[in-house]
Amino acid sequence: MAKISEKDNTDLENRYKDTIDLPETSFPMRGNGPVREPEFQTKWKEEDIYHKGLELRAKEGADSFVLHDGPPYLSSERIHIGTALNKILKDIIIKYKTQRGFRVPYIPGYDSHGLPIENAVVKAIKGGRQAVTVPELRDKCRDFALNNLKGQEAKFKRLGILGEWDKPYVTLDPKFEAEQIKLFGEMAAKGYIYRGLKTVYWSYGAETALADAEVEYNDNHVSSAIHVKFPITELPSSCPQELQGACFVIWTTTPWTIPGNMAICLGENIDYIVAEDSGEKIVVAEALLEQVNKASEREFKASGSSFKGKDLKGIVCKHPLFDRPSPIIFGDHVTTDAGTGCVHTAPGHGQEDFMVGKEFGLEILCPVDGRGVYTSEANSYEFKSTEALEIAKSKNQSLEAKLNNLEFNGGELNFQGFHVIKQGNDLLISALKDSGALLALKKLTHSYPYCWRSKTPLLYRATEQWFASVDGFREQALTEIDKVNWIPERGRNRIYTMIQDRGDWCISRQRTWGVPIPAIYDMEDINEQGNPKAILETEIIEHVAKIFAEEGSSSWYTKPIEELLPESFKLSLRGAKGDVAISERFRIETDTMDVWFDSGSTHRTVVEARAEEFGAKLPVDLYLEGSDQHRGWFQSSLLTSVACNGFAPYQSVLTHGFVVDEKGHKMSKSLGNVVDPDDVIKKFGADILRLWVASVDYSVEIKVGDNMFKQLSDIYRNFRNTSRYMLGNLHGFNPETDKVAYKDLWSLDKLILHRLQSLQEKLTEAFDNYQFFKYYQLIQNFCSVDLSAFYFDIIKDRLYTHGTKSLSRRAAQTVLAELLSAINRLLVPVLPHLAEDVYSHSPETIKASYQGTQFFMKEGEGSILLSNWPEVNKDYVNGELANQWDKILEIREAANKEIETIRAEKVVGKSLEASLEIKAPAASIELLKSIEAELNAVMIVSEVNLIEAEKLAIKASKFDGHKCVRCWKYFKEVNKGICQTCTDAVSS
RNA sequence: GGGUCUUUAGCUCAGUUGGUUAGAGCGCACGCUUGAUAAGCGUGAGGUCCGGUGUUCAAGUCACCGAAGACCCA
Repeated sequence: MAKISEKDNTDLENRYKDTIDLPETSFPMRGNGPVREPEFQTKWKEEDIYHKGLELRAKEGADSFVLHDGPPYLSSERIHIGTALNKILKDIIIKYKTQRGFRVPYIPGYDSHGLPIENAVVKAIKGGRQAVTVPELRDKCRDFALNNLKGQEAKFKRLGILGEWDKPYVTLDPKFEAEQIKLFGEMAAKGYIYRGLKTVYWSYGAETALADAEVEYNDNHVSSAIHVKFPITELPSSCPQELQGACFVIWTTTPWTIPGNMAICLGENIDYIVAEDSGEKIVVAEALLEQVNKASEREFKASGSSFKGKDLKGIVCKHPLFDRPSPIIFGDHVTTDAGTGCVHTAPGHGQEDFMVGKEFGLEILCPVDGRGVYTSEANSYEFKSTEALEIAKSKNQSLEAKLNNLEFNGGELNFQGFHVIKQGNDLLISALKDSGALLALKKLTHSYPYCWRSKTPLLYRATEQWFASVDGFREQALTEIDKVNWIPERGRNRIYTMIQDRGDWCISRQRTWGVPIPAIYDMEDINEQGNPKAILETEIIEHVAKIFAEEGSSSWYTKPIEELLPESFKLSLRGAKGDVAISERFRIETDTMDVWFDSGSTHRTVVEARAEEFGAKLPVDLYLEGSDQHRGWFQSSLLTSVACNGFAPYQSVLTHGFVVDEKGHKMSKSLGNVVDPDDVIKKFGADILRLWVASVDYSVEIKVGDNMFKQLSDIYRNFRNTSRYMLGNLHGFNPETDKVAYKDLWSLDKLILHRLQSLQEKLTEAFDNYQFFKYYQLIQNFCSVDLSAFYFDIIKDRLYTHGTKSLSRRAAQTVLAELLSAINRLLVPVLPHLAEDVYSHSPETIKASYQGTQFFMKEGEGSILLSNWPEVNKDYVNGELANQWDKILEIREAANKEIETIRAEKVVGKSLEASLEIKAPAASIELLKSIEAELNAVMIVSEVNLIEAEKLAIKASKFDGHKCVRCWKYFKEVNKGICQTCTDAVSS
């Protein structure tokens, strides 16, 4: 046969072009998520897919799976990338569990009360807090919160999350508030709520006590560290008499607390020593004498031997400024790490001081008010000269202004009215200098607690607060912790030790924007401290709850107290004291509850209160939040639940780490490394953000950055093109009539069906264990390696050239239909928009073949989100076949290398131009012969010669023959330019 | 300062009870293809397993010390 010229060849090719079956689909190659995702979301909303899903499962009598949403705080209308991660994780689980046949309600929640919102609102009020009434301020806070809710809701919806968006839970909801105070009442009735004097962190900037969680530490705080001498005034005969005339030296970094000094605390087993310099005698811990000398630039020399702290019992010193005793006491918290071993003890200004003060019966003096200003109890000091004061004035303008204002020029000065931080430190230092008690003064940079909102240093203040007594149910809580499945396991230890070591829970806040503590005070019943008696009674709370449920908790501040009290209570008063003027005798508590109590009560206020919707009882299946919530929501929820119900509100708790930048550093505005989920969505779409969530191991820190999104986009495109290939080649395929029986499939086809089952099995396991990154790795590998680079590449020949209705083409399509149906559904939890896109472009005949329940499969309706998770088809599992193929694929890989060699030598271009000679041991040859009919296709070459040999040796060469212009394979002979198979295909 | 944890290729992840030459996908480089075409295929190059010391015949894996980072606490 004569050689066919290039031109003739092209002509022939064009003639046969119409006879091949090329892919055909309207499914776009590019996702264009930023634009198209909202369209799918609109469809989901219009068709109410969320409720349809619930109905569907309800009809099936399905079990519920309840993931109870932790409420994000409504401080902003924007969301943080960490919040996006959290919500996406939840949604992935919800979508997966729904597919697995559970009824999965999702009620999103919002945390609306508290200091940050109140501060933000006050900041925006002209004239500040004083310019508005309490109800006005609360209304503004409410508006602010609800406005942010709208913003956050839109962001969450844009992530592709389905849920009860029209009926979320919000902590400011009147019914929520009513349930919350009832829960509080229940705890009170059980005796877990008490009012007590305690030192709490106090922010003078925000004028409130702070929860531990609200405290920040500033590592660069500069303090004036002072050494102060306390002269001994009483020395019992049982003590070493060499102490006669000596001074104890204390060290403190908070000079302003000196007016609160009530004692000096020593360690019983610490060694103390008397040291002398220029006739001056001091007592300090032996181990710290050198440091004292260094700080004071003196040379105190130890005189005599040391003695234990316990030998100094009974000694009394004099306060360095006031005519007041400061006795020696003892505590375990005293160390010789720093200071002098003699601890300045102001029970009104420190946690340990408070404890030890109570133990030794000291007065809990706290001469500082809420603004951080000394009260009248702070005492006065008579300056001997103005010298020290002048120095202080020159360094502290605020102090100077204050003193000038007082027109103080020496003599007695009352500390009342001075701000402890702004003026007190310098004022006290000057007074101590003046009295001669100051031994040393140094600047010290160290870590110091700060207020998270007002960024001011915190004080310790002894105040009256409401507490939940954790002691009352600690053991029960610890027992319950061990019944919970903590994921990862270390979460158990984290919360266990926290609960074990924590103190009582201070639940009162001196703020306006929160749920009021429903207590009242009897102004005619005054206690020892001069405070009116607090009344906390179930009947009052029940009554108030009814009012709150109807009118919201602001009614606490707007209604006259008569209306807040139930008739029964008023009647009981009448019985005792006759008719009384209630409004004169009683006052409402103005403190609000810690917001952690709000969110910590959602098991009652949401899960139980909306039990019908959830269709499940406590404990719920899952709580899922960031690891910081071990101290926050997990804990507050556990405490209230154990206190009232006796068990934990959750069966499982899943925690994720924090999102950090690509280098592993935390995000901050100042570093400029903040990733805004909005930007990601605008640039890449929500599916890419979701894919990011699925791709990382969220149990530790989670990195995020542009490089990652670029990579994720590549993977996404791979999924998309894989789907597009399947859709294109299933054009015109109707499983009902065209499906090929398993026995008639090619061996290769069976292999892929087997691998698909194996993939499904692994993905199911990954999801059941919440290990989404495994899903990401596995499905990516499958699409890229098994399908794109292998199966799809091989079956092109069959699909395009074997004839539309040929058995071999139908066999490949049968497998493609299985693959599409499965992969489409496997994409749902992570990439719902892509999955919906694929589904909406699927031929109706294919859609109908999907497993699962589609009760609205009418044209243009229905959603892939309502499909079932693909089940493993045991008929497709064929381990033996898979093992055989493993060996075949090893040979294929070796063959590819040989072809690459001759390709590099420009002998061949595409592999179809090549012929393979495979020499291999008998077993391998037998194996290859078992698939002889498909061997050329599998290797994507035009000829394979098998030769038995001892060792594997493959040779690739150019096939010497003619190219079939239709199927592009090479043959010894072609007829009219095409091969025999093509001739048959064309004729049929 | 204390508690809990992390650190393996440019990125995301694997690496069984310590056991040959530490794997995968993506990305990258080079080539092929132009019948998945703003696609697809092949081949290849990438690693002081955070550092140090030790235990051991043998350490990415075990122990100790340290570094960097994260969360929580003080």
